[in-house]
Amino acid sequence: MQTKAVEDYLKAIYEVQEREGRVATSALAERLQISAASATGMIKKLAEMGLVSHEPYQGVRLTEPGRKIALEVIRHHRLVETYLVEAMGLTWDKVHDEAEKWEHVLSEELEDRMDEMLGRPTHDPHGAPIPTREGHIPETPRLKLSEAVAGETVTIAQVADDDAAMLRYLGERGLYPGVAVTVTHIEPFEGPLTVRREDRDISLGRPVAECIKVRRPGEA
Amino acid sequence: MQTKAVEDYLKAIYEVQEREGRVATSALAERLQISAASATGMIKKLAEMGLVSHEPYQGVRLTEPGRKIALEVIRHHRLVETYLVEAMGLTWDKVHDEAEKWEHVLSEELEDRMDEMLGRPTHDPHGAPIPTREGHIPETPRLKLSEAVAGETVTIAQVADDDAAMLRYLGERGLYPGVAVTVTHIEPFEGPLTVRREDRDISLGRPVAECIKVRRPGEA
DNA sequence: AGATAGATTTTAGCTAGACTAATTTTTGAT
DNA sequence: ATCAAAAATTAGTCTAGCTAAAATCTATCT
Repeated sequence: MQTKAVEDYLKAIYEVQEREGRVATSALAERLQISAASATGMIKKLAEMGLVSHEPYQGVRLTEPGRKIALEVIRHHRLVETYLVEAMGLTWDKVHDEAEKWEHVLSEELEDRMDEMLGRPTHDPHGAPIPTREGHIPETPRLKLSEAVAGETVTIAQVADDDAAMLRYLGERGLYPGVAVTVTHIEPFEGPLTVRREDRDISLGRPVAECIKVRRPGEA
Repeated sequence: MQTKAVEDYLKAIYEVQEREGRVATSALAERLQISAASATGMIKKLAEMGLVSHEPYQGVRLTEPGRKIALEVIRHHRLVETYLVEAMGLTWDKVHDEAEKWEHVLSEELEDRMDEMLGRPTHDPHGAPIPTREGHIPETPRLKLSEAVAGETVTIAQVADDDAAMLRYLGERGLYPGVAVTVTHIEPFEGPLTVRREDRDISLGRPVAECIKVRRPGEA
């Protein structure tokens, strides 16, 4: 059986793997807000099911079947987010929590119907790529806004979808995927940075800038 | 906590109560496809939570809070069914299974958005009334098609939503809520009956006729 | 190499929700 | 009124999750 819990774990493992390369038990537990013991227990079961490989004390990796399932759940999540914004008119700060629940109950048929109604979108409202049904997801070069250098102009590609307050904050300032900004100043030592968008300067704290992925001119 | 299981039990209790008046433990177990012992166990918990009252050996009844929750779940179910048909173009035989899953994950906000998009519908695609948010549901006189007498003309009010094959069967013959039919013949002894719709005679087995609720001329 | 901090795993025990088998209560038929 | 059948309950078990606390391993620093 493929329970909600299994799906949540695989999704979380995929996301941690993307972000940090290695997936430590503790990182997974932190991510899922559960104890490390629970994580270890489930990791064992996932390994028995052949969905992850696990070297004790060395962390965990998705197998190909596990990756397939993770990407399917992520596809559901991002399609639902897109649907809620495009077809139902919700604001982008509210759709993550809904999608967390819907992703587990979406049939393949309805998934396809949504996809079709939306015109086979490639990205969700936060700029995250939507995996194909076959489990393909584009590899595109991205850097964090906080890694940009002063003076360069970059285009916002993606923002974190799970912090509603931050999404409202960004929305109020017109910082959406597709918007170009020029980095006018960066404070050293984890300090804030300033970007210019259409003649207005906007100061952003470092943690916010960490949540924004951008692309350089000419990049896909 | 209000789990999926609790919601499913309350909904089932409500539906059995509607159909049969008394809710026997065995009827509930049958309805939910679980053992009678499991039903007894959960009934105890529901009673502790104050959602049902339980006289051992006498069956179970929803309390007012329990009824409120049951009607909320049913409202979700029927709104989702309506949404899937009206807004997403699914056929009426496919929506029950989806709604069984969605009813448990629908937020109040999204419920209201759906309701609004659909123009505050009062009935779902199968003709079942949609409870209001306050837990109100209309009391309307209905009889089973199998209880009609030969010669009378009745209007189809509602059909069972949980048998996909039967819904396709009825759909193919144009038997939807709102359609008027004349009962031309009824076989005794649980036999089939014949209805006439727009100059065509349609023969229906007794079990099918049991699943169709009709209203007499002049009734709401 | 040894010490030790931090990560990981193990152990023990809890809860929800299901099950079977055995028992008790109610009902219905003679 | 009795007694068998049906219905409901109790008792005990199972699995999937979880937590907290204890034990163990790894890696790093001197």
